[in-house]
Amino acid sequence: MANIHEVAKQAGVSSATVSRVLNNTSSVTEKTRQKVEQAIKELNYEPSMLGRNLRNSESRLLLVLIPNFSNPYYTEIINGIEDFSVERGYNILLCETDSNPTRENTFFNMVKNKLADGIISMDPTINMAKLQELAKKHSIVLCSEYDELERIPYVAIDNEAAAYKVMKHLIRLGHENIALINSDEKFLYARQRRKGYERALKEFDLPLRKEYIYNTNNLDFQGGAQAMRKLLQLDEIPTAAFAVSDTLAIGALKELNVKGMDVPDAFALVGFDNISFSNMTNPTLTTVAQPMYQMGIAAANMLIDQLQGKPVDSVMLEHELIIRESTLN
Amino acid sequence: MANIHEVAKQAGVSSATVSRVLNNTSSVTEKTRQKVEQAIKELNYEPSMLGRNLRNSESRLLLVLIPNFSNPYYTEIINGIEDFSVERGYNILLCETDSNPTRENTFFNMVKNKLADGIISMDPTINMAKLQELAKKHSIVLCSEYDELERIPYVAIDNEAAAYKVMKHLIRLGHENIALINSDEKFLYARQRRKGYERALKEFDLPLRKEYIYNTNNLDFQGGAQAMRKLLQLDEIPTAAFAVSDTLAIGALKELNVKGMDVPDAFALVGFDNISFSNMTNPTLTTVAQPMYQMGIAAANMLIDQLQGKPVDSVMLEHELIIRESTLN
DNA sequence: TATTTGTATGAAATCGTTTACAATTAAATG
DNA sequence: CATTTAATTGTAAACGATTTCATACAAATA
Repeated sequence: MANIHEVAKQAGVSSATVSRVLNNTSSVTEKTRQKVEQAIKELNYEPSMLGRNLRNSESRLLLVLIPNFSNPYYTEIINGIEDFSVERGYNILLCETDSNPTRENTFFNMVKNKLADGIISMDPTINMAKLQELAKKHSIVLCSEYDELERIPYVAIDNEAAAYKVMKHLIRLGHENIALINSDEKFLYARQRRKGYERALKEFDLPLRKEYIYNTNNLDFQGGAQAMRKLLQLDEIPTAAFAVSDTLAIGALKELNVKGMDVPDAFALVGFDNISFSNMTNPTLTTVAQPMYQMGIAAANMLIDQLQGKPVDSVMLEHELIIRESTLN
Repeated sequence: MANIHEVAKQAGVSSATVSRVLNNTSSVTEKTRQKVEQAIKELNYEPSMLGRNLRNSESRLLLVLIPNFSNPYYTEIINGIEDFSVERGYNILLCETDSNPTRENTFFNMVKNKLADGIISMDPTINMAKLQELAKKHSIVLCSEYDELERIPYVAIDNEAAAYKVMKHLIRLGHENIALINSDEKFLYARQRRKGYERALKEFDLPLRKEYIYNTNNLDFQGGAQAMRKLLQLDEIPTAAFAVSDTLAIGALKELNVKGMDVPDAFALVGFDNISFSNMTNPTLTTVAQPMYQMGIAAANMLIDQLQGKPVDSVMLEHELIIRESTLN
C-alpha cells in the first residue's frame, strides 16, 4: 500500500536512497540503511513490480508455449525451465496454444506488448514464419522441436540416432516385422525418427513395408489404440512396434491387451519419452529417455542469456534407451 | 517500439485521444479515429502493458497454485481456469509450490508486489494462516481443498458423499473386507473421504478394521504400490480397496499385477479423479469423476468477480461414480 | 443574434519505480 | 588551514499509459 516516497519520508531520506537500499546498487551509509530498513518494516512496504517493470522496461516474465497441459511429456522440461528461471529472478507463464492460431497470436502479442520478455516454444505446431519474424526483435528459444533453417537457437536431441537405436534393439531381439507408429510427418521430429527407422531397416537388410508405418494425427492414447487396431488387421501382423511417444505406446498396449496379445512374448513394444506412467503399465514399457530436466535448464539458460545480450548457440543433448519388460528376452 | 506520444504526433492529435481510440472509452470523431488508426498501423504500434498496468494498478495476471506440475489431476481444472480467465482478459501463471514454504512466499509476494492480481490455490499443503492473512487485502479463491473456517471462498465437491458412494458400490458387489488407501489426514479431503468410508461400513454393519486403513504421504504411483504391498501382507487380505486418487490406485494396480492377483476377480479396486490414464490401465479403473473443468470455470469466475468487487459465495459441485472393469461383476 | 447545451479534444497530473546528474558532506592531502 | 578527492545523498526526469479537468467549437435553443 505504501509507496517508496512514504518510506523515504518516514526514514527522513529521499526516494533515491530507498531505491539504493532496495537494490543495493551503490553504497549507502550503514546508519541510513538501518533507518530505511526500519521504515520499510514499519510501513510494511513492498516495492511495486509495476513501477519497477515500467521503469526498467522488462517484465521478468517468460512465456513457455506448449500445445496442451495434459501432455505429460512436457512436465519435467517445464520443471527445468522453472527452476532455472526462478533462480535468475524470472517467472514463467505456461501457455497452452491448443494448436490454435488465435491463441498463438495472443502470446506473440504479449511479448510485443512488453508483458513478457521472451519465449521458449515447445509447440511443434507453431507458426514458424511468424515466430521467425518475432525473433528479429525479441528473444526466442526452441525446445525439443526446432527449425531446420536454424535462425532461432534450439535445444534438442538427435531423434534419428534415437530411433535407430530403438530399431537396432528390436532387430537384435530377432524381430523382422517392425511397425512404426509415427505422428504426422509435418513435424520435424517425426521425419527424423522415421529416418532412423528406415536407416536401421536398410542396414540390417530388412524390407521397408509401407503398411507397417502408421501416421496418426491424434497423439493421445486413443491414437495409439487406433493405430494398433489397424496394425493387427494386416495380413502379416508385425511382431513389434516402435511408437514415437509413450502415450501412443500405452494406447497401443491397451489395444494389445484387449486383443489378448501377450507383451512381450507375442508382441514387443517400445515408446519414447519415459513419462512416469511408462513404468507403471503392465508390462512396463521400454522407452527412450530424453534428459528432460536438463533440456529445460538449457533452454531457460539460453533464453535468459539472450535477453541479456549474450550470444547463444543451439545444443544437442544425449538420449538413453531404457529397456523394460515390454521388450524382454 | 513506438509509444503513444509518437502515434499522437503522427496522427496530429494528443495522446489522450489515442488512448480514447484504443479503449474506446469516450466518443471520438470518425475522422480522427481514422487518422489515429492509420498512424497506429504506420508505426506498427502496440500499447505497452507495462505502462497501462502501472496506471491502472493491475497486472491482469492470476496465480494458480498447485503442488506440482506432474500431477495429472489438475490439468482439466487448469483448462477451465485458463479458458474463463482468457475470456475475461486475464492471464494465468501456473505456480508449482513443491510444498515448499519459500516458494509459497515468493508467490504471496507476487500479489503483494502487484505483479499478480489474485490467487486460486489448489495446493492442500498451503499455509492457511498466511493465506488468510493475505486474503484480508487481496482476492483469493480455494479450489478443491478448502478451509473449514470458511473465510476464503472455495469451490469443491462433497468428498464424504463421494467416498460413501464408492463404498456402497463395493459393498453391494459383496465385498466385506475393504481397504482404504488414504493420503495424510492432515488434509481435509482425506479426513472427509475417511468419514464417508467409515459411515458406509457402519451403515452396513461391517467392522472398522484399523489395519485396512493405510495412510501414505507419498501420493504418486510408488505410494500406491507400497500401500498395496503392505495390504497384501496382512493375515486376512482385503478383497477390495478404495484409493483416494487414481495415481495411488494405478500404483496399487501395478502391485496387484506383479503379485499375480487378478483384478477384479481376486481384488476390486476403485480410484478417484478420473484422470485420463484411468481409462488406459488393464483393467480400466473404476473411479469418481469430479467436474474438473467446471470447477476451474467456477473458481476463475469467483476470483474475477471478487477482483471486481462483487460478492462471491462458495460452491459445491456434483461428482459421479464411473464404473469400469476394475469392479466388474 | 445571444445564450445555452453538448461533444471533441488537449494539457497536465498520475501511477511507483530507477538513475543521470547535481549537490552536499566527509575524508585525505599538501 | 585550504584544497582536492571521494563517498553519500538529493532533485528531478524519465518509463508509457490513463484520466480529470478545462477549453474550444459546433449545434440547438430562445
